[in-house]
Amino acid sequence: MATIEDVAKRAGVSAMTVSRVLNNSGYIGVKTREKVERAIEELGYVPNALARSLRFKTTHTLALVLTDITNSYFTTVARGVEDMANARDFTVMFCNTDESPDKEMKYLSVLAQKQVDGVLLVPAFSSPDPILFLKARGIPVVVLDRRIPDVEVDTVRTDSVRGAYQITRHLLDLGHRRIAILTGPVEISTSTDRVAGYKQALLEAGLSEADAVIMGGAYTISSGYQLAQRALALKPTPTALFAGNNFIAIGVLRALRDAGVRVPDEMSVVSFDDLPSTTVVDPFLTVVSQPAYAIGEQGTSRLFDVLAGRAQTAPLDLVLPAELIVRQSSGAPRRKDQDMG
Amino acid sequence: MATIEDVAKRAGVSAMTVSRVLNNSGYIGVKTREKVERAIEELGYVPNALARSLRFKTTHTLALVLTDITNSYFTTVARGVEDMANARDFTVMFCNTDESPDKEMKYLSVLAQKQVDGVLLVPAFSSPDPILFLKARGIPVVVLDRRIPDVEVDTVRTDSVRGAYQITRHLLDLGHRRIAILTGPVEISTSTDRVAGYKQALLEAGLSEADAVIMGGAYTISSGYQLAQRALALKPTPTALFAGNNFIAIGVLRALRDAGVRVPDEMSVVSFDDLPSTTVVDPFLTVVSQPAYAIGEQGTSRLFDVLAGRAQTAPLDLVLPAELIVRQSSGAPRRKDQDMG
DNA sequence: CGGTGTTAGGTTATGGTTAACATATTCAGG
DNA sequence: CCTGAATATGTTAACCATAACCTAACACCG
Repeated sequence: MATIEDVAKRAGVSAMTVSRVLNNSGYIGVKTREKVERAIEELGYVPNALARSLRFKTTHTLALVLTDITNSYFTTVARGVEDMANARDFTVMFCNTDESPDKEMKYLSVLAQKQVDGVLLVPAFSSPDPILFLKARGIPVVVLDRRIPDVEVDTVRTDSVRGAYQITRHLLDLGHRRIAILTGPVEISTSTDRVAGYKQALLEAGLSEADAVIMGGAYTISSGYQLAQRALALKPTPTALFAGNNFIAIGVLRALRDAGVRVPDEMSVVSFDDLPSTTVVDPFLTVVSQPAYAIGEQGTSRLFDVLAGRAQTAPLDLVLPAELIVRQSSGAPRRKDQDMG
Repeated sequence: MATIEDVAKRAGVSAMTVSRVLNNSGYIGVKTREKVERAIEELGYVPNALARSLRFKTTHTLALVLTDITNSYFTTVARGVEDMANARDFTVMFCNTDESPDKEMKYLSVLAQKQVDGVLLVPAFSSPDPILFLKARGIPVVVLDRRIPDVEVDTVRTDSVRGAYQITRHLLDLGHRRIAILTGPVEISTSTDRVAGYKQALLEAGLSEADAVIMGGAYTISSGYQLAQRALALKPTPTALFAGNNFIAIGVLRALRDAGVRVPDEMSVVSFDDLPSTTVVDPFLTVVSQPAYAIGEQGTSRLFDVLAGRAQTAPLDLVLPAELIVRQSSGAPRRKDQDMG
C-alpha cells in the first residue's frame, strides 16, 4: 500500500503538500494539485486511517455487541445500527456473545484496544461490569434491548412491561383465565419485565398471584419446546400460552404440534417478538411486535449525540412502545375449559 | 484512556519496560513486573491497537461486505465468518451494500483506509472492479456466494448449477413438464447458474429449449410476487414454479395464496435457499438448501490461509454442494394438467 | 522602494507502540 | 579480582498523517 510519502516523491513535492491536496486545506498551486492528483491516481493511494486515528483519537468506528446475530430480531436491530452509522460515515464491528459474559468481556477489551468510538451493547447478563469497564476507559455505551440495574447508562429498549400487559390483557379479554407465561432467564430484564406486565394484567382482571403460571427457561427453541411440554402436563391445563420471545414461540408451536394440540382451537398461543415477515408466508401468530429497527437506529443516534457532546447529563432511558398484532393464534377458550371468573 | 507512558510513569520505569511486560518479551525483574502490573491494573490500561497496527501493518480485522444482512441466508454466512474470525482473535466489520455497486465501492475505499487485513465480499454486481481495487492495494479478498467472471479471485460458493439441476430433476421425476423458473437479476451469477442447471435438467429429460420458461426479476419478495402473477397468467399455465431464492419463494407463495391456488395440489413450488429453521414451525417448502454457515467459515478460513502465505498460487474456486430437501410443497401435477411427455 | 498581505510550499513534532540498539548491573568461573 | 556472559532496563527511530510553525516569492499599496 502506497503511503503519502510515496505520493509526495512521485509528484516531486513534500508529504505535507499531498496532505493539503487530500484535505483541501491551505493553498495549493493549480499545477501542483494536478501533479499530486495524478500521483494519487497512479499509485491507487488511499490515506491510512490508522495514522489519522492515532492523531485525532477517533476511529469513526462503532461496535455492536449482541447475543446472536442469527436471531431475526437482532438482525433487524443490527441493520438499524448499520444504516444510521453509515449515514454518518461510520463503520460497525459486530460481535456475538452467545449470552456468555466471558465472551462479552473479551470482546469489550478488544474493542477498547481498537479504540472504537462507541459501543452498542445488548448485555449478556444483568451485571454493571461491562458498563463500568467501558466507562473507566471513556468509551460511550448505549445499552440496547435490556435494562441493567445499579448503573447509570443510556438505554434504548422496548416497553416490555406494557407490551406484556397488553397481550395478556388481550387473552383475558378473550376469556382466558389460566394463562401460562413461558419466558427466558430470570437474569435478563426483558424476561422479568414481561412477567411483571403479565402479572399486572392478571391482577387488574381480578385474578390473584396464585393464578399466575410462570415458567422460566432460556430464549431458545428447545427451551420453548420443553416449557410447553411441562405446561401441557399441568392440571388444570392452561388455555393459553404466552411465549417470552420468538424462539420460545417456535418451540411452543412445535411442542403443541407434536402433542396434537390445535392452535387456537385447543390452545391459544401468543408471543413477544414477531417473526420476520420475510420468512413467513401467512403470519398466524398473535404477537407484540418490537420496533427492532428503531431500537438500533435510536440507540446509534444517541451514541452520536454523546460523541458530539450533545447529550444531556441525565442518562437516557428511551422506552419504545411495542405493538399488539392480533392474528389467528389466539381465540376464545373452549367452553368446557372456561373458568368461572 | 491511559497510555503506555502513563503506566510507565506510575510504575517508575520506561515505556519499553511496560511493553516488555505486556508482551512477555525480553528480561523483566520480578519486582519490576509486579510494579508494572499493578500500574496497569490501577489505570485500567489497555494497549492502543492503532499504534500497534501502524507498526505491524496488520489490524486483526476483517470486513464482510454483503448485500443485506437481513436475508437469513446472509445472516448465517455472517455468523460463520464471525465465528471463524473470532477463533483467530480477529474482529469483523460488516457492511450492507443493498446490491448497489456505488455503496460497495464506497465501503471498499473506507475499508482500505482502515487497513483491514482482508475482505469477504458478496459482490453486488458481476464486475471485476471491486476485486481489482482491492488487489491493487494488496488487500486479500475472498468472494462469497457468487462468481465474478474475467478476474482471478478466490471464491467460495454453492453449486448452483447442480442444485438447480437436482431440484428441477425432482419436479420432472414427479411428472411436471411445464416448470417455470422465477429468478433474480441476470447480472448475478447465482441467477444464471440456477437457470443453467434448470435448462440442463429439462434437456436431459428430453424437453427442448422452447419448454423452458425463464422469468428474471430481483431477489426480493415483491419481485417473487409479481413473477408468480405473470407465471399464473401464462397459457398453458406451468404446473410447477421454481423460485430462485428464499425471498422470491415467499413472494410466490403469497401470490398463490392471494390467487387461491393451492400448493402443492394445484401448483408445486420449490426454492433455492431454505428458510431459517428458527422461524418456521413446520417446514413445508421443498428446497435446495445452501451450506450458508460453511460458506462463511470456509471463505474466512481461506482468507487466513492467504494472510499466512499458506495459499497456493492458483485461485481457489470452492464449490460446496447444495442439499435437496423434499417436503410437502412439491407433488405430482394434477392429471388434467399433465402433458404427454 | 519599503512594507504588508497573499499565496505556495517545506520542516518539525506529535500520536502510542515496539524493534533494534545501547547501557548498566549481577554473577559465575578462572 | 577480573572477564565475559546473562540479566535488566533505557534510548532512539520508525510506522503514517497532519497541525503548527516557518520560509519564500510575489503583488499591490502608499
